[in-house]
Amino acid sequence: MQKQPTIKQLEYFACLAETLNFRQAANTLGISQPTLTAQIKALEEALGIPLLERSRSGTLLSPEGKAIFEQTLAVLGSMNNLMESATQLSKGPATTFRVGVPPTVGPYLLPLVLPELHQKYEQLKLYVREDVPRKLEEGLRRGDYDLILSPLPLLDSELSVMSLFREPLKFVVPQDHRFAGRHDVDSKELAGERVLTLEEHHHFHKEVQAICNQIGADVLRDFEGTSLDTLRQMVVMGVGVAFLPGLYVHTELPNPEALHVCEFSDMSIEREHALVWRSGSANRVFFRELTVHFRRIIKTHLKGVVTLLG
Amino acid sequence: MQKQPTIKQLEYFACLAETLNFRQAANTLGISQPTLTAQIKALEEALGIPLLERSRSGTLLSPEGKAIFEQTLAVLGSMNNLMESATQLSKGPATTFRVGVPPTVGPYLLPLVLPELHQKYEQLKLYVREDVPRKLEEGLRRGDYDLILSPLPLLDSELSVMSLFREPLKFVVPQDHRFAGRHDVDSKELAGERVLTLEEHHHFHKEVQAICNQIGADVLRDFEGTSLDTLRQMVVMGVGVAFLPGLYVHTELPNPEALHVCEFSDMSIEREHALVWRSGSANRVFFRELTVHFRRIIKTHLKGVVTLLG
DNA sequence: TTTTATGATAGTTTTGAGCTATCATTTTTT
DNA sequence: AAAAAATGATAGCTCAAAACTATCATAAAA
Repeated sequence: MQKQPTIKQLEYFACLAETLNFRQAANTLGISQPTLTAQIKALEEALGIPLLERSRSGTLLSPEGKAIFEQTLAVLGSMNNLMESATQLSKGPATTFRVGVPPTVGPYLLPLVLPELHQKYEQLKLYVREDVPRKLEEGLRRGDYDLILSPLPLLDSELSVMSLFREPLKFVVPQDHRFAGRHDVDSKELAGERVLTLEEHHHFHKEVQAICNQIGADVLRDFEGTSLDTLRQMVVMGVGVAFLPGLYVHTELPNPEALHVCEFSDMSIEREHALVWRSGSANRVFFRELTVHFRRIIKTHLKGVVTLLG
Repeated sequence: MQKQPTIKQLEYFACLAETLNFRQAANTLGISQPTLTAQIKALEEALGIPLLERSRSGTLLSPEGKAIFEQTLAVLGSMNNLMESATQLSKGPATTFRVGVPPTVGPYLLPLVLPELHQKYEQLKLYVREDVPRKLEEGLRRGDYDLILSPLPLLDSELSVMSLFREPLKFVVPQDHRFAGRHDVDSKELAGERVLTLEEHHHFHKEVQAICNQIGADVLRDFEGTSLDTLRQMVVMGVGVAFLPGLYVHTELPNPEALHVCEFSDMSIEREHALVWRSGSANRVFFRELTVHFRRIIKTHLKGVVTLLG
C-alpha cells in the first residue's frame, strides 16, 4: 500500500503550485529550498505520480498535478474548518475574519457596508484583502480567506454561495466621442469600437471580452490598465472607450465631466456578485446573518444602482 | 497561532473515538498504547480543547470531541479522495471497491445483482462488508468504504446519494396467531401486540420502533435477535410477531409454512434504500453508471416486490 | 482480597523533517 | 561571447518528535 501524504506536504505543494518556483515557494513557506524539494519528491513518491514537470528553466504543473491540486485545496479547506471549529469551541465565536474582495468591487461597495457592520457588531473585525476572483476562490477553498465577495458563477460545490446583487456594466466614452451626449446606444453601433479593459488576469477582463465578442467590438490589448481609475483616465485621454462597473460609476463619477456615460437600448449587460464561504465552516451561521445585513444595506444605499437578489 | 494537527493524529483520534479504549485502538492502529496517548494529547494541545473525558473506568468523547470527530471524518474523507485520484491517475480506473451493506438488505439484494455486474465488468472486484448503517455512513465518510448501500435519510451533505427503491415491511405472525389466514390487517388491530426486532444498534430496530409507536404495539425488548433468520425462528416459536423486510420475505420465505404474512389495509410501511458515495470521489462517474445497472437489475428481478425509484 | 484492565509516565531508540554547502544547467545580462 | 544570476538537485549533518519497552497507579471484576 502506498504511504499517506502529510498535511505539510500538501501545504507545500499548494504553495509551490501557485508560484511554480521552488526557491520562492520555500521562501514564503519559511523553509529552505532543499527541504521543499525533498518533501515534494516524497509527496510524488507517496502518490505514485509526478506532480510537476521540472526543468531548470521554470517548473510547470503536470496534468496529474492539476487534478491533485484541486483535491489538495479540498483537504486543506476541511482541515481549516476543523481548526476553525476547535477555535470556536475553545474561545467562543470568532470575531475577526479574513475577507477577500475583487479590486473592481471592494473599494466601491465596502465603504458603504463596513461602517454599519462595525456599529452593529462592536467586536467584529474584518481583515480585508484584495485579489482577483480566481485567487479569491482558491484562497477560500484552501483556508486563506474565511469569506469572499466574488462574481458568479463559481465552479466548486464545497462552497456556500449567497447572491447579493446584479450590477450593470456602464458604457463610457470621451466627451469628444461620436456617442457623447446620447443617452441610448444600440449595441450594433459599437462594431469596430476600440474597447479598453483591465489586465488579462482580472476577471473583469474576461467579462468585457465576452461582451465585445458578442457585439463585435475590438478589445484593445495594447493598453490594458491595472485599476479602474487608470482605465478611466485612458478613456478621458481618448485612447478608446470602456465598460465600467455601475457601482464604480455611481461612486466615483456621480457627475462625470470629462466622460460621457451611455445606456444600452437593446440589451442589459450585467454581472452578479455573491458572498461565499466554505460549506463546512464553523462560522456559517454568522455568515448567513452577515449576508442579510449586506442585502439590507445595499437595498438602502444602492437602490436603482444595482438589482438586489435573494 | 496554534499548531496544525497532523493527519496521523486525526486518524488515531477517529479510531479512538470509535473504540473509546486506548489499548484496543492502539492495537488496531498497529502502534503502542503510550504512543497513542501521546499523540492524542498532542492533538488536544494543538486544538486547544479536550477531546475525551478520560478516566480509568472507560473513556468518553467530550461534547467538543464529538464536534471535532465530525470534522475529522471530513478531513480524512477528502484525503481519501485525493489518494483515490492519485491511484486512478497512476494505475487507471480502480477495479476493486470496498462496498458496505446493511445486514438486513445486503444478503437478499446482492445475490441478484452481483452476478450480472460480474458479467458486465469482468475486471470489477467488490469487497463487500456488512455493518449497521450508522457505521457504514461513518466509514464511507472516513474512507473505509468507497460505496455503501444505505437506508435513507442520511445527514451529511458531502455525500452523493442516489435512491434505488422503496421496500415494504411485511407483518409476520405464527401459524397459530389470531391473524393467521387473514390477508389484510388494520393497523389499529395491532395495539398491544408483542413485536420482536433486531438488537438496538441495528437501524432496522429504530424503524420498527417508530412503526410500533405509531400503531400502539409494544416492542419486546427482552428477546432482540441478531439476524433476520433468528428473528424469524422466534416468531415461529410463538414468542411474538415481527416486521420483516419485503426483500427478505421474497427471498427466504417464498412459500412460508410455519409463518403467515399479512398486508396492512390502511397504511403502507416502507423504507427507502440508496447507493451512496463521497461527493468528491474519483470514481463518481463509474458509481453513477453502477447505479443505473442496479436499477435495471432490480427492475427485472424485483418487480412487484419493491418500488423502483430514480 | 486478588486479579485484571485501563490510561499515564519515564526513559530510550529511530525516523524523518529540517538545515548548510555545493553542483550542474539554463537564462539573463553585460 | 563571456560573465553573472537563477534554478532545482544532491550530499551530509542536526535535532525534534514519533515510535518503542517497561512500569505505575487506580478502578472494575472476580
